[in-house]
Amino acid sequence: MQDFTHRVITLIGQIPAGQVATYGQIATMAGNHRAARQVSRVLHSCSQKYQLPWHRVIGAGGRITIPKDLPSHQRQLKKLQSEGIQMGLGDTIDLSIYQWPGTTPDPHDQNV
DNA sequence: ATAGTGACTATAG
DNA sequence: GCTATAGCCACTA
Repeated sequence: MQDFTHRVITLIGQIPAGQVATYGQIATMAGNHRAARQVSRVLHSCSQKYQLPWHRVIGAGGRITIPKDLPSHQRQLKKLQSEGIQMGLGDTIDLSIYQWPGTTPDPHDQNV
């Protein structure tokens, strides 16, 4: 079992609804901040098999890096909006609000 | 083992 | 803001 791939799958599977993560971010969590490309590959390879919420995975800066040619791109926007995520012009997501892990709900040591 | 590839990222013009 | 180029890594043939 490929560690990196497995990690990516696990990480993506842990992304809560209403939040998003960037390829680079996931790659970093997986251990290689330069393997962002592989993250995309994992999505292709495992999104179907593992039912991963690939639509919660976006490019850097909250920009959707998916070719608009793909129907998936359109579907992603719809999914994200359906989860309560709003975007600016076109398809830019406000990472300062939706990036995961954003404001992790800590009922124990919450400060702000 | 080698070569090719990609739903990326950062930098430069 | 967009296009072009380079870097970088894991998977596939």
